[in-house]
Amino acid sequence: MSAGVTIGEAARRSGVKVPTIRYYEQIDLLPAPARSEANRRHYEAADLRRLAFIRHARELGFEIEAIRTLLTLQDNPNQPCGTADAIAQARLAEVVQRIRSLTALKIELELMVEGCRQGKVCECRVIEVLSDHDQCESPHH
Amino acid sequence: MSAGVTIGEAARRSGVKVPTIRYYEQIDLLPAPARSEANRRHYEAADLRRLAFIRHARELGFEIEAIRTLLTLQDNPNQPCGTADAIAQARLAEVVQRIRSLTALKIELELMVEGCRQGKVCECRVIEVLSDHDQCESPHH
DNA sequence: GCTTGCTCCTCTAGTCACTAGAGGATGTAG
DNA sequence: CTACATCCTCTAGTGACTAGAGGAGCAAGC
Repeated sequence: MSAGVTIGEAARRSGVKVPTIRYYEQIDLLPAPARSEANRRHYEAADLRRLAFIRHARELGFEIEAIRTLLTLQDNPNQPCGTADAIAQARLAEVVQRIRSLTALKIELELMVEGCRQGKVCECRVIEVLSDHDQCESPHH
Repeated sequence: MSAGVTIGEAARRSGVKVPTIRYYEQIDLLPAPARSEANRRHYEAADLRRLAFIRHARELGFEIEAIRTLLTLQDNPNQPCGTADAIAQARLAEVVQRIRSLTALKIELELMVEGCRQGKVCECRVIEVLSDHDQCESPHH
């Protein structure tokens, strides 16, 4: 019989910080674990798996509410997985869009930085471009 | 002598929403404008330029504090522009990094979505990959 | 036993950049 | 004169944590 690990150990193993673990418990994303006599949380393997799942999903940029849904799906594996797929696809669309706009933005910033001759502010391209959107390559950001 | 425009008109011209304009005033990013007899704000051309500058910088992802610095520089154009350049370069580096990690993420999501055969949750790649980071292409997100 | 220092507990408040809503005054068009 | 839009101030909420206060427990070394 394993006694489970402390919150600090769970944090080390999952890569989720201690206060964040407590926060996840508070918002009912993670079930409240058993407590020791001295009122300390201790986590079992199932909790650690759930925590790893959450962390991985957060790294992939899923919002907490999306993760809540995904966890519910995981807990009820007998249903069709259309919902999980839809969530992942929506996230993929967001990411693609975000990459597009960041790439446009990168071009603007590169032009700015290149144009700056390290002179005085009054002739600085950075300030100038920021003042006047018409100087941008792509007008759509 | 122009009487200036209302906050609604300023919002329309700058693309910054009315409550956001008031918020910028509150945090001293935008100077408090003159008021009409009925206590309404009215904005002059200089205010509108400043607002456009702020909006453009926000679109490019600069933080409020960075914009505050950039505005101070703009107000004192006789200084060397190294600071403005440094801010833009830092932002550029962030953007490059963000694009890199989003691209890695896009690959994971595509694999997930492709792998999902629209069956039941118990055989869904989306859930499975989220549960087990080792199944990812790049372990570094 | 005693001290030192780490980890744990709860609770509240702060972060960023807004956004929403209440409750009321003023302006404008028909 | 009556809608209705716009304006005002103020407070509180958002998401996903993060920081800090104030206190208790535990393990190791002396």
